[in-house]
Amino acid sequence: MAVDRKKLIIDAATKSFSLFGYKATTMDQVAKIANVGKGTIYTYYANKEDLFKEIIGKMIEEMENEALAAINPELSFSENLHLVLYQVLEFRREHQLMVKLFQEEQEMRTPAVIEMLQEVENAIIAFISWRLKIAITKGYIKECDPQLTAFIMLKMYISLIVDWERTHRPLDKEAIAALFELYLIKGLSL
Amino acid sequence: MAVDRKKLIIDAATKSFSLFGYKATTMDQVAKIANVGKGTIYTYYANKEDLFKEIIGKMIEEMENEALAAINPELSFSENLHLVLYQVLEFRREHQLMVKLFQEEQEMRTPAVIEMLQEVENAIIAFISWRLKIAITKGYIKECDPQLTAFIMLKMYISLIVDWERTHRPLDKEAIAALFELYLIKGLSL
DNA sequence: AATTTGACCAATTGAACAAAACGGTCAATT
DNA sequence: AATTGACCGTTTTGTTCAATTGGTCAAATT
Repeated sequence: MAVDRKKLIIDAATKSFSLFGYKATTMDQVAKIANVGKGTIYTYYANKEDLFKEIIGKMIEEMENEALAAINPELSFSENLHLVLYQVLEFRREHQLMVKLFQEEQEMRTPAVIEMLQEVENAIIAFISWRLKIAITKGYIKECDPQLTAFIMLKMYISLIVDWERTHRPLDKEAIAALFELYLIKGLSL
Repeated sequence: MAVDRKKLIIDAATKSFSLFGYKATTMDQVAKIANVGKGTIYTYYANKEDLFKEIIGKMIEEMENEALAAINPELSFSENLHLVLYQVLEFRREHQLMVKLFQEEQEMRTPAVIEMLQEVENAIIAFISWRLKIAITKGYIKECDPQLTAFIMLKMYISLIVDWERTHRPLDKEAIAALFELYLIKGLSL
C-alpha cells in the first residue's frame, strides 16, 4: 500500500473545516490539500455532509475519551461530575474545529452545522446520562430521569460558563464547582 | 386638549411592532396608523429605536405587574418561585409583541431587537433577584448570590420549557414544578 | 406663537441580472 | 481496478440601480 488516501482526505478535510468552517470549505480545496483527485473523495464519501459526519464522529470519540480520562475514582460523584463537564467545555473552547463550528452556527446558521452540533450535544448528554445511571444504582444520588437530568446539568453548566461570561466577569473553576454543588447537589433549602 | 397624539403614536407603534416586528415597521406606517404627520413622532421621540424602547419599557412594567400578581403569600417560597417564572414564560409565549421579537431575534438578528430582549432578560433577573433577597433575609433559603442565582433559575427554567420541548414531549406545569423543586431547592444528594 | 405636517434628502435596501464558484459525475487515464 | 480532473447543472456571489427608509425642516395650520 503506497499511501492511505482515505487518511489524507480526512486530515485535509479536518484541517480545512477547522480553518474555514463547513460552508467555506470546498471539495476542490480538500482535494488539493490532500493531494488527491476530487473524484477520489467520492469513492470514500457519498457527499460533503457525509465527510463532515465522519470527522464529527471522530471528534465526539476523542471528546468521550478525554471526558472518561478526567474521571478520578477516588473523588466523590459530584466532584467527578464537575471534572467531566469542565473537561467537555474546555474541549469546546480549545478545539479549533469546535470553536469554528459554534461560530458558524450562530453567524451563518449553516443547517449541516446546526445538525451536527445537535449530534455533539446528544453525545454529551448520553455520556452524562450513562454516568448518572451508575450513580443512581450505586446510591450516590436520588432517583431521577437520567436523560432529563443530564440535559439540565449540561444546560446549567453552559449557562454558568458561556452565558454568564457574556455580561459578567468569568467564574473560576473552583467557583463553578461550588455553585454546581450548591444548586444541583445540595439544593437551596436549609 | 383635543387628542393625545403621543398616545396615538404609542398605540400605533405597539400595534405595528406586534404585527410586523421592528424592522418591518416603518415610521411612515406608524404615522399613518396613528393619523399623525411623520414629523410629529419626532417631537416625542428622537428616533425609531427610542420609540421602540418606550414600548418595551411599558411591556416590562406590564410583565412585572403580572409576575407580582402571581405571587400567593399563602404558598411556600419555592411554589411562588415556580408561579412567577411560569407567569413570565407564559407572558413570553402569549404576548404578540414578545413572540414577534423572539422570532425576529433568531431569524433576522436585528441588533435593536437583540439589545431590547437583553433588557427584558435583565428586568426579569432583577425581579427574581429582588424576591431572592427577601427569601434569604427571611431565612427561607440558603445564603447565595441573588443575581447569579436568579440568572441560573431563569436559564434552567427556559431550558426545561423551551429547549426541552424542541426535542422531547413538553413537560406539564406540575412536572416542571417538581423538577425545579428537585434540582434547585432540594438537590440531588440523599 | 406653538404645533403639526408632508415634501424632501441622504443613506440603505433589495430586485434583477451576470459572472463566478460550487458539489457532484463520469469518460479518459494510469 | 483505482484515480483523475474537465465538465455539467445549480447555487452563490458580486454589481447595479431604482425604490424605500429614517430623519429634517420650511411651510401650513391651529
